[in-house]
Amino acid sequence: MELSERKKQILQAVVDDYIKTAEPIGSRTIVKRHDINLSPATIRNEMADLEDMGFLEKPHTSAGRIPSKTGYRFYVNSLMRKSKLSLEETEKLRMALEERMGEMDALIAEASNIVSRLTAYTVIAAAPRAKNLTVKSIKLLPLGGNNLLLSIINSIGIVKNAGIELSKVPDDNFVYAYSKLLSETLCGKSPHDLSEEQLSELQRKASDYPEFYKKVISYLFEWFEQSARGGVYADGVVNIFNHPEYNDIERAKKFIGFLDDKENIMGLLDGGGDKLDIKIGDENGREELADCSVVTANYNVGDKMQGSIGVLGPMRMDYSRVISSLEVITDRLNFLIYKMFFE
Amino acid sequence: MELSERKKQILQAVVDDYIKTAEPIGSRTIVKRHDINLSPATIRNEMADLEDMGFLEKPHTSAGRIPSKTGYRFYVNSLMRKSKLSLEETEKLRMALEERMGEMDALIAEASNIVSRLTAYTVIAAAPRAKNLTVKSIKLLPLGGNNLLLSIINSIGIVKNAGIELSKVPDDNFVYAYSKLLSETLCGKSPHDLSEEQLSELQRKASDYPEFYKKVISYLFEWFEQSARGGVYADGVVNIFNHPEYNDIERAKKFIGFLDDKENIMGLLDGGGDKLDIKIGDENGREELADCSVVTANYNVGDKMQGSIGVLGPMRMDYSRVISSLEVITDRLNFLIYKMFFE
DNA sequence: TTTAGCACTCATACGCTCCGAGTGCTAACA
DNA sequence: TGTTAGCACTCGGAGCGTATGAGTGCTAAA
Repeated sequence: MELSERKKQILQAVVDDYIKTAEPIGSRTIVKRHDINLSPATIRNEMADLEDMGFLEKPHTSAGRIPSKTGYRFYVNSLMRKSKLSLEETEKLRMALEERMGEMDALIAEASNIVSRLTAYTVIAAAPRAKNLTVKSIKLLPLGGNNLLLSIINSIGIVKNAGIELSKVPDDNFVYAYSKLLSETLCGKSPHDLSEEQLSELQRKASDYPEFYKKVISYLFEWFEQSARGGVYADGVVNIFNHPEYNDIERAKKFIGFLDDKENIMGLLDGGGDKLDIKIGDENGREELADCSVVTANYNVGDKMQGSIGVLGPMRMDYSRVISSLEVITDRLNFLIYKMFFE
Repeated sequence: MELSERKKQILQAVVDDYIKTAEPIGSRTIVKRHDINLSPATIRNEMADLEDMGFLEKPHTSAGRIPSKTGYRFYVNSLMRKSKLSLEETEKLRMALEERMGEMDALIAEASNIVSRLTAYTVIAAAPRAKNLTVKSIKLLPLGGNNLLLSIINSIGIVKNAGIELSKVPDDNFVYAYSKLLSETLCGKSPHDLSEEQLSELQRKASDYPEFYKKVISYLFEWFEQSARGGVYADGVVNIFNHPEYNDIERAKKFIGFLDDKENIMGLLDGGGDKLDIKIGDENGREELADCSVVTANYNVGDKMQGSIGVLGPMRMDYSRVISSLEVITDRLNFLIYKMFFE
């Protein structure tokens, strides 16, 4: 599927204009706005081709064209000119961020806020959370009475001691033995790495004490979940109203409703690979966000933890500006967090 | 301003119905829905009186009546029947909350979530923050090179050590002397309690080292601000769309925009006195929320810290249900947090 | 004091027409 | 063969007048 130079030029014109105006682009508009030495009729022919090829679509017969999902994708992959933030903007960003040094939460909240003001879209972010968290040490201690102490240390050194109350506590020898078993099975692994067999082995060994098994294991899983996930932020939610496609209450409602659930935000941010990730339209896999695009980027704390920040906006978002904003901010976050931790 | 029994009855009917339907209530509707042995015409006369007295108003000539701000206020103060959550509801609430024990953030997030589902309004909450935080100890230590260590302990025992880098560090003797001065001036007080004179005295004494003065003092203030304010939560933001008065994009935008700024949320929650507080309409003092009501309640952690939770909804909110939900949840939070800290 | 009756008001929904931007197609042109 | 002008056609949206119905205030009778 090769596009002629001229077709590329026209596609680019349509996407650029549509990003700015949110109105379908007609053939005459293109001739007027970009200096192309062709008549509207020719543009029309080319646009009809582009439509056949799947890059453009018509909202209805007598309107102009708008980019299709494939169109945006092609634009992002091959056509887009990278924009750079102005010197003044980067300088401001640096200073604002620097002021929040020292407190991780505040730093990330500020970063979200900066990006949301810079791009005028909604920003979501997740505080650094452990990558590949494993158990370093796990111990069970009978505390006397109906109580047990479960003590876990994870690979980044966070210690958790939890008192567990049971209606019937196994005898001390069993507890010690089971503690050893847990330690052997789990050390160096995350609870989620356990195989079916290992789990049922653990259950079998404790078959005389089902309540004991249930509480210990569920606590273990729960705490790993918990400590693996940091806070979640959203900023500039109101920005969604600046885009005419969201003047529709129903859509706005879906959007806000989605963001109301922190799990959803986490899910969106979790997706991406190691660096910048662009999901156009339904590529994000959420029915509620089918006409949104999501650009996410990650930043790191050492090599053990990773945080994410992402921009959420209409499909016709200004990808180029969003991308460069995210690049600058994650650079800066990497730098500042490194300083915070290792200096 | 005494209301006859009959007027009270009619006012109550209007408020009750309007809370449910969000439609102006006409005289016939009242006769139909509440068994009152009067004709619509009589009701009309009474309603005209109530309007003259300021309890009701008309959106336009040929519509029914809706309660005015004063009408709601009277309703809340004298007419409202307290509702109770069902046994089943309280039981569920207890269980859900119990599961989040152990982590303050999760506990409060869960509480917000519960209330927002219970009432179908937007809920805002603030994690416990110190009441009347003061300085217990403050010390300055020269670290050699261009560095100083500022060490503060506040009245609830949180310690903060901050390295301060200066382009020119005063000599050690000065630092020790100034450290003593700071300690004498500040101990037992919050930085905000300092009088103008005390501040300028501090500044005068350090007049040879303006950078030193500025950094130390601003750090001190900043940290006190920071440690005095916990996280802020919002849940059920999407609920605002369930109320027909917010089918207007402009209003929804104002509402969401307001919630986008955590300072705003904090401000709303800060207002109330010691227990339950009801602000109807513009009583909350925010132009953006002039047609909203806010009900806030506080919960305590010992006697040193206080958190708040509040419900934000249209003026015609179901006050009775909101109040009882908040009562139950703050009771429960008080209990659980006490357990968390002191058991 | 209460009620029935009646004229009046006004927001809303509906149907109608008009307008303009944009298209596709055809035929002429370079 | 690629480009352009011309033209008929489509369709969404704005503007407008009318009908509808819920609700009111007033008056006069019960």
